[in-house]
Amino acid sequence: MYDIAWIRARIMAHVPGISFDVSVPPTPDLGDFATNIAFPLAKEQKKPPMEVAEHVASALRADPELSTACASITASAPGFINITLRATSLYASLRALASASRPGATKDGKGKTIIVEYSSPNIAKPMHVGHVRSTVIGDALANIHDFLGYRVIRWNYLGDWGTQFGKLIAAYKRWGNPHDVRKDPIDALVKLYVRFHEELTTDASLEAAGQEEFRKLESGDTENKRLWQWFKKESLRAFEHMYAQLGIRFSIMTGESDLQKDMPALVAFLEAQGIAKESEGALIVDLSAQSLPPALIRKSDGASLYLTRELVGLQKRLDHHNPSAMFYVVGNEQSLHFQQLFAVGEMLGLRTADLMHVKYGLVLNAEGQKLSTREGNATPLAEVLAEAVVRAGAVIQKKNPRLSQKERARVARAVGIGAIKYNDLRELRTSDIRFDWDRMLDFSGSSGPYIQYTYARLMSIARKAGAWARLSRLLVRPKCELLTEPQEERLLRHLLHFTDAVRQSATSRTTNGLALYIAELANEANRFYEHVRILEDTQTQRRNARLLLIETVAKVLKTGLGLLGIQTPEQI
RNA sequence: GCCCUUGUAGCUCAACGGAUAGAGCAGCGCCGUCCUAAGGCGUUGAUGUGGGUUCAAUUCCUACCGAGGGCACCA
Repeated sequence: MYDIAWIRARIMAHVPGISFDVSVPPTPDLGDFATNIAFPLAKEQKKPPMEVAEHVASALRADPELSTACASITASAPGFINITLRATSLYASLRALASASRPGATKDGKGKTIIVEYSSPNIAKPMHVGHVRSTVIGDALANIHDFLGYRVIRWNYLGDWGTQFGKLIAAYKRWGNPHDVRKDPIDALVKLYVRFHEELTTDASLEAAGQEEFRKLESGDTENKRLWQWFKKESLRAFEHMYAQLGIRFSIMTGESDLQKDMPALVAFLEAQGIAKESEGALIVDLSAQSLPPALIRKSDGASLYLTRELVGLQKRLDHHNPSAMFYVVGNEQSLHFQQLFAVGEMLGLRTADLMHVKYGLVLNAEGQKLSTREGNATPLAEVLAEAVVRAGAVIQKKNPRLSQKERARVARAVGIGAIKYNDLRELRTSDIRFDWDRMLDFSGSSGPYIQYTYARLMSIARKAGAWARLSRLLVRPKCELLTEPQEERLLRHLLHFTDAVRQSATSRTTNGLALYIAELANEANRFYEHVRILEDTQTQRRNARLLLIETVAKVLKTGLGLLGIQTPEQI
């Protein structure tokens, strides 16, 4: 099978010393793809660029294997070489994808473990639309690496410790009652949390009260520990429900609280090594050499901090799992925290893995401001999911009334959730995004449902072709060489780039490239669908080849959406 | 003030330093005896500003202007 990666490797092996890159995706007028040559060499050789391009093109033509794969290799412009794949290689790659059980999967990451930390919600707060990003992006990145042969640990690191729980306990002791919490735990806890911050504006002593409750919790106070356990249990139940709806599972779910017992040792070590020192009553690590603000390790009242727990967590993960890389899929707002974490980690010799803050932009409200549970302007995630499913259900009812009620509910869930996931994954993760109902639940154009719909249409053809068509294919072999319509060629060319798109996503740890690739594939599939009739094609060899093509495209769409964590119903 | 992110079409977003800057939505004009019109075809329309590096800059550097976030006991 010829693919872009193969061609690239081949060219690189063939013209050593020339730096270049295979860059331009297929454009029908220019051949299948082009390479471009960087110019430093041209300068050294004092040759005009066009001449270098021609020189390289002729060197490539001299390679017999490349000549077999390519119909033409020509210098087309200063710095550019156009390469046109031979049609036979397109057909070869179609056959390879058609017969693969996991089309496009690789073993790139064989023997390597990576940890992806994502979602990581805070106990006692409901998940809101902002949490979609970490959860959905992290899940997709985990899927992608798994597909590329890595051993992937999906880690949900719950925010279940810290001063905020002291505040919550303080609030509960003042205004809470067991009845309300039992009735609607998350709602009751959030109300307490919000009230605490409201009252804080008039009663500054609450701050100290909250800190004191946390200090007590951390030093083992029975009453506080009981309350904390209760709040946590209730919150977890709500989270589980959310993850079930999103179809997301984790390998490991731990909380900050699990790291308590290992903290004193780390703190002692930091002090003994002279890495940490006292300052204003607190224990800090001075990072002025790295041009960073000091990192706080221990509060002046002796209680621990986020960073302390993260350091312990980091150390333990490296010890137990020996990953080659660790991705923290956490919002951009925590950039400083991770800079500090990595800097102190460096001092402790904890950089044995590639540690990466895979940051993403915030979800802002319609006015462009940060969402805040505390201020009550964050739309709860549950509400968004519910609305998405309702809207999807309405469209499906209109579109395909024959679907049974049960089936419709199932499809509506897949489509509604798919719309929300895709909407997020299509965007470059570093940009802030504005929360917009209509945009999030847009089912047309470049959207999750559009791709799901395309899949369903293709599968519908395959179904209608029926069992006898599969039998017929055994008797009359599909003849891929008959796929010569422009729409067929474009679809074939696009199909070829799937693995490349997945690899690109992994390398950049972004999802938008893959999301775009799948949308484009769906696009080409729809063009094909509109222009080429399949079922009434009387030429059996070609008809069977076309069936093979759409089944393969459908398979790649399903695989690709699967990597993004999106389901593909067979009928919509 | 410093740090992170960001500025591309009316709107929401793309574009390993490469060719004529791509999509979707909205607008305008088409396509229904036909495999699911959530579709297809056509069309209008854009790189915040000034320098610099480069054969080549939306991309890199720099200054300015604008937006969001963060910056010692929250996570």
